[in-house]
Amino acid sequence: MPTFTVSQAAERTGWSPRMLRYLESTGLVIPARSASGYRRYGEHDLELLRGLAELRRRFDVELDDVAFVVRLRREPELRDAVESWLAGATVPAAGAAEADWIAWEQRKHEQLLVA
Amino acid sequence: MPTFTVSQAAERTGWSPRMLRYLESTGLVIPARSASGYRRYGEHDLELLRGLAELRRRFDVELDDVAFVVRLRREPELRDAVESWLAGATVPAAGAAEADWIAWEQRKHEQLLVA
DNA sequence: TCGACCTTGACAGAACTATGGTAAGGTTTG
DNA sequence: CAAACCTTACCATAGTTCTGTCAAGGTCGA
Repeated sequence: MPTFTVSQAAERTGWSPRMLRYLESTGLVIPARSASGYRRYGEHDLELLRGLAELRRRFDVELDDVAFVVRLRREPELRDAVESWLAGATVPAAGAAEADWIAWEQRKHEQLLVA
Repeated sequence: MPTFTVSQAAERTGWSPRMLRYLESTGLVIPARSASGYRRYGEHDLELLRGLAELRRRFDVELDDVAFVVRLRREPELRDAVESWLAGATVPAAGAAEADWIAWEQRKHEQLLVA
């Protein structure tokens, strides 16, 4: 299986060599190392790197965000805590309590018209 | 059911009023509104706020991180994309490819001793 | 009606992210 | 052996997050 140096991986993924080192430091994509310490990116790493770029492009996702999901995967205790918090944070989805909010919005609107 | 103003909610949760407004702006905890536009925090909101503070305290989680998980919940397309990326990002967990990494670390260590 | 709340909006600063550069030195390869 | 890589470790900068404070004005309760 062929492997690639940091510059070769950069060429093939659109990231800069600098960013590949940064991504490693954040724990997102960690290449293997040669015996002398050179980074060796495999095809799988290249796929990860391309996917990461794609996520940012299509969804405007921060590296930080992805890093956190990775962290959730690695820390089950944290994942449980977040999940149980989420369970309480029900998406509002047009409930009944919206009644006076609407009244307020209407008022605001009227005031805008007055101003 | 009793509700609380922003200051009362702040007292009861340890957040500052300023932060409660900020949290609303990020979409994390959105209180109801009175007819005149005042924020009305219910017991449920207080629980969310306390839970959020707890997450930060215990796990050193950023608000951003939680906001992203909420976003995942709301955007299934994004969640699928992230999840399929994650599926490729297997946790390394002491695999066989570590062999020459270890060799490199040892070398590094020897060199430190030499220096 | 008056004081103590509330609203939004703005400015501000410390800390961090994302990205680039540069420097000093080791490795690979023709 | 020399050129072209690689390594780590810094410095720098634009943008964002988090948090406070202040100002101008609306609301509420005694």
